[in-house]
Amino acid sequence: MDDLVIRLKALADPARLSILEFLRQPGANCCARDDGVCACDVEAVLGLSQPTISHHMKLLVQAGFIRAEKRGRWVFYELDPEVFDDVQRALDPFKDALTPLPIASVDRGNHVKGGRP
Amino acid sequence: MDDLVIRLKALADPARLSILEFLRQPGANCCARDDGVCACDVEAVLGLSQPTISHHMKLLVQAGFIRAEKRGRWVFYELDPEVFDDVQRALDPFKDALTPLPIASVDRGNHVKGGRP
DNA sequence: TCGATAGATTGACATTTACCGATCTATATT
DNA sequence: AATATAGATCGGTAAATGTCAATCTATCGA
Repeated sequence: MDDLVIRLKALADPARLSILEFLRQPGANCCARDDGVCACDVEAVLGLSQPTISHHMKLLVQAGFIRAEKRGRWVFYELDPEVFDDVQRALDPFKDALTPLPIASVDRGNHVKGGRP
Repeated sequence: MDDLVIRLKALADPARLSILEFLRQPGANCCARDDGVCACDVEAVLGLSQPTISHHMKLLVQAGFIRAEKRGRWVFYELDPEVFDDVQRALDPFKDALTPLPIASVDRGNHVKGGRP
């Protein structure tokens, strides 16, 4: 599957958006500290089971939104801003696209069946 | 569900991305004309059934990425650049977020069980 | 070395989603 | 009015997805 689709799918989930938001501002939560966020922190905040969190983290890592670093028994995560920028840029072309609907349309009869109104 | 999630879900599908791309540059395809793109055009390009196209168009309209205008028997579509910008802006906060992983970490014992490595 | 713990993996289940055929609705043409 | 067509809706199916309990793996501490 296309990289962009993988990334958009990774973003298109409430739990994963919450995870990213938490990784962005871990200080706003009780269990977070300034030396990184481990999976157990995410688990405590999200209120989902450990396997579910592990699953979500895996998708986010695969999509490239976060990096994982194992330290002893723990895995610490951090955002990777780069890929967010990639997704943003992928949407750029749609912003200046002008496919205006004209006031009146003319039938040029390109269709095999039926005519234009 | 959250608006952002609805929009990201709408984007996170190959068929719908193709539809948006086609709406952006309909001139690149044989059946498109400069006075708009109708659902039958999309159907011909995507190679999916009419109900499936109708389904995708509905999701894209609901998400706000495209506008639909009925003209006679046809429904014409055009991109709505606004919402793409909204999605882009939603990702902005993640780009300047710095959650650095320090070289060395210190155990401050916030966890009930276990110590930090 | 042994017990405890963080996280990954597996298997199962429920929900969602993409897709199609059949049908319905609205509109245009004759 | 009758026929044809564009698109929406309905019903069903197969695949993908989110979730959890149970288990496995690796690492730490005693």
